[in-house]
This record gives sequence, structure tokens and C-alpha cells, in this order.
Amino acid sequence: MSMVRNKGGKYKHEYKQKAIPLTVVKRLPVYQRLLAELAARDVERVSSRELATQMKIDPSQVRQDLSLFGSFGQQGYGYRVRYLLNELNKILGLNTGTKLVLVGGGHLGRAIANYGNFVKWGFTIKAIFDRDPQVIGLTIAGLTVRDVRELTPYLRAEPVEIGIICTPAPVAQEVADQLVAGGIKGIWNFAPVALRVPETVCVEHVHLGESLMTLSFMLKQRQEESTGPKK
Amino acid sequence: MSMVRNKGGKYKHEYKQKAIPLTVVKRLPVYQRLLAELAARDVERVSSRELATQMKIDPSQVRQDLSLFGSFGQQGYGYRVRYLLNELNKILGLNTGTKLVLVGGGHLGRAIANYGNFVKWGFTIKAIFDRDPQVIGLTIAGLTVRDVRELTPYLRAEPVEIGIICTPAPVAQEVADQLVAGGIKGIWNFAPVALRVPETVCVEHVHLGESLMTLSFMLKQRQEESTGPKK
DNA sequence: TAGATTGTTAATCGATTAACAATC
DNA sequence: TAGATTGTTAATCGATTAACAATC
Repeated sequence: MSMVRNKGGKYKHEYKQKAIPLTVVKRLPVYQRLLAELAARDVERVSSRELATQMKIDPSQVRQDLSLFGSFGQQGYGYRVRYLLNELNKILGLNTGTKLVLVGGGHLGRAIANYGNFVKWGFTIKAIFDRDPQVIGLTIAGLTVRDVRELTPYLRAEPVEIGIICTPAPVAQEVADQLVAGGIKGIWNFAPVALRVPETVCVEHVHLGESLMTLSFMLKQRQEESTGPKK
Repeated sequence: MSMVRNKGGKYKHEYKQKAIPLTVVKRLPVYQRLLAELAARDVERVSSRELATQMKIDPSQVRQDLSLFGSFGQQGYGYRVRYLLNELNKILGLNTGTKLVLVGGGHLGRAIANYGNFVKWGFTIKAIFDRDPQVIGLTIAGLTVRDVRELTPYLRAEPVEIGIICTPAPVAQEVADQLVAGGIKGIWNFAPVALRVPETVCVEHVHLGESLMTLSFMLKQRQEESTGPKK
């Protein structure tokens, strides 16, 4: 996938400067997962129509999304599964040996640390920190939990791309500040607070409470639909 | 909040039949959280502008979102925090004693079971199931883990609104089928698969892998922005 | 070759933002 | 009362869907 001339004779993708809409960004990992599943079953090719059916979206959308990053298919054929998967991995920054630290060794932190699914995309948790003397010194997923006071010095000595926050809400902002001070580039936040960070730092939050409330709302709506008048 | 006549003399909210856009649904829990924080600090009133600032959206959007459910504010004053919070809780179906079962007693399942944050909205996990003989019989969050083969009989005897799936991906669909057979109304799915369920069943999925990939992508974009040409 | 399917441009649809009368 | 802020309608913006020439 190098630079390609288009009709006008101009280069496309001279610089990938276009901002990708968040709606598209959220679909990229889904494409990746579907492609990975197909590749695991040794499926060779896939059409935008097939991918779209799986995701309950329009085939045009699949093609439009992918075309933001390049031309990966062939007319009349579709997409080669392995090739497209590989391109998506590159787009998503997978398999580049991304390093993480985890702060908060409670139940959720332990679950994340032991969740093996990330390793295969090249993500590695390098250290775990906690504040509680009862937790410090424990072994979680093969790592000895360190005192959170060592966090900033650790990051100075061992630069890491991503920090995971699995602490209670009240201390999450403080931890975020320390991670930022330590030069972290992204935060994966599981605490139910909106973190304030500099613009240069990316935050992805997983708010379990909000997720459950969403489900609760949908349930209630369904119920009212059936209770209410039938059209 | 009962029925109110509008200018045309027609009742509004005769039947809450309008479908709420998913974009709005996803913001409702955020409003709820912000209001709960304000209520905890004994703040009495809040304006759409203040809420909007917190959420980095437009004040119009806050008012428009809320107006889908009723008129909760007062001109020139804003919204009473406690009143609006209470209305949001009703809208979201919180504090109605929702019962859940959890399938999968691994690290993630244990974290969910021990995550105390849901209890305060009236969600209670009534039983935990697993397939592994090593896990069956263990006590997790005060509950003895049952054999997953008891799942369907259990649900027949003890109706439950929501099933949580914390199993590995390959068995998630099978578990979903059993939950549906047991009359469950909603599924909170942590397994990285798209579940096939009847239209009557709501699914909310939390895909940790997709979330981490999203973060990875944003990081890569940031990096390319700074590496690439400055404007 | 004929059939299929891409990449892309144009048309549609829906969500966000702006504006303002109503009124606390 | 004057100032502030809602609820709602209209205008704008962006995302999704449709259409089709290009071509494998």
C-alpha cells in the first residue's frame, strides 16, 4: 500500500491528515474482529456486503469507511481477508509492542491484568500499582504490585504508552495527573469520572455503570412499548 | 409530571411512543451521573449550560434531550438538581429492584460481582453460574457458584430481568440462548462476539478489546499528526 | 465475455446547533 | 421589573445510503 495516482494525477494519501469521524473509529475494531474471525476460519475473501450484514450496516458504509484509509479491495472480487486484516492492524496500531501500566489492583484491575485477549495484539502490562498496603506486594498476573508512590519515578525510568486506571472514582483524577506527568500518551479509564487531561493525551473510558443504565433504559422502553397501545 | 396541554390543545406524552435516538440514550446515564454528583454536593440548581460544559456538548442539546421526556426545568432558573435526578432515575428504570444472574465466574465475572456500584441503583445479582467444576461451589461476592446446567431451571423458578455473560467467546452464544429460553429480557454481554437473540431481547455489550483498539488508534493518529507536517 | 463488486460522488436522512418567544 | 434560562422550532451540519462508472 504505497501512494497511488488517481485520475487527476494527484497523489492520494499524501499525508493522512483527514480527521476520522468518531463513528468510523468505533467501527474499525469491529471490522478487525470480524476479519480476524474469518482469517481464523481460513476464509480467503469477503465482500462489503458480507461484512455489512454481520454488522447490520449498509455495504456502502463499509466501503466508505475503508476508503478513508486506502483502496484495499478489488472490483468484482471483494477484499482479501488476510490482506485487509493486516492493513486494519496497521491502521489500529496493533502488534507494535505497546506497553501499559495498571493502577488499581482491586477486582477490576485483576480482571484486566488477567484478561489474556490483549496479548495477541501486542499489548503488555509492564507494572501494576496500588495504594493499599494490603495489596502492595501481592502477585497479580505474574507481576508484583508496587506502591503507587513509585509510579512517577517508574515511568521516568521505563517509558510506557498507556496507563490503565482501575481505582475508585475519587482518586482517579490524581492518578491521571501522575500518569500524564510520567509522559503517558493514552489513558484507559475504568473509573466513573470524566478525567481532565491535556489535549495531547487520549482518553478512552469504559464506564460500566453507564453501560448498565443504558441496558436498563432499553428494557424499560421495550416494556412500555408492549404495555402501551399496539400501534 | 403528568400530562400537560400544549398550545395546540393536544396532549403531549399521551403515549411515550417516540423512539429515542441511540445518541441520546448514551447521554442519559451521563446526565444521571452528573446530577448524582451535584446532589451529593447538595447543589440545588443547575442550568443546561453548566451540564453542557461538563459534557463538552451544546446547551441546546441538553435541553433538547431532556425535552424528549418532559419539561423538567423552569425558565430563568434552570433545573432543580434533586427533582431532575429523580426524573432521570425513573426514565432509566433505576431503583426498581432489577434482578440479574451472572454466567461465568472467571476474573471478569468476579470483578463484576464484586463491583458494588450497581447496588445503589437497585441492581442485585441473584445467582452466579459457571461450567468449570473447579469454580462451581466457590463463594463469589457472597453467592455460591452454581453449575451452569442449573441455569434454565433456576430462571424458570426465579424470574430475573437481566443476564450477564462473562464467559469466553466460544460459549457466549450458547449461554445467551439459555438465558433467552429462561425468559430473560436483557443481556449484558462482556464476551467479544455479536450475539444473535430475538428482537424482544435487548443486548448491551461491553467489548474491552474494541475499547483498547479504539485507544490504540487514537494514539496512532496523534502520533502521525505530530510527525506529519504542521498544518 | 458477463457478472460481480469496488471506490467515489451525489442524494437523503438524522443529529446538532442556533434562535427566540415564553416566562420564571 | 429586568435578567436569565427554558422548551421548541428552524437552520445547519455531518453521517448514512443510493447510484454508478470503473474494472477485476
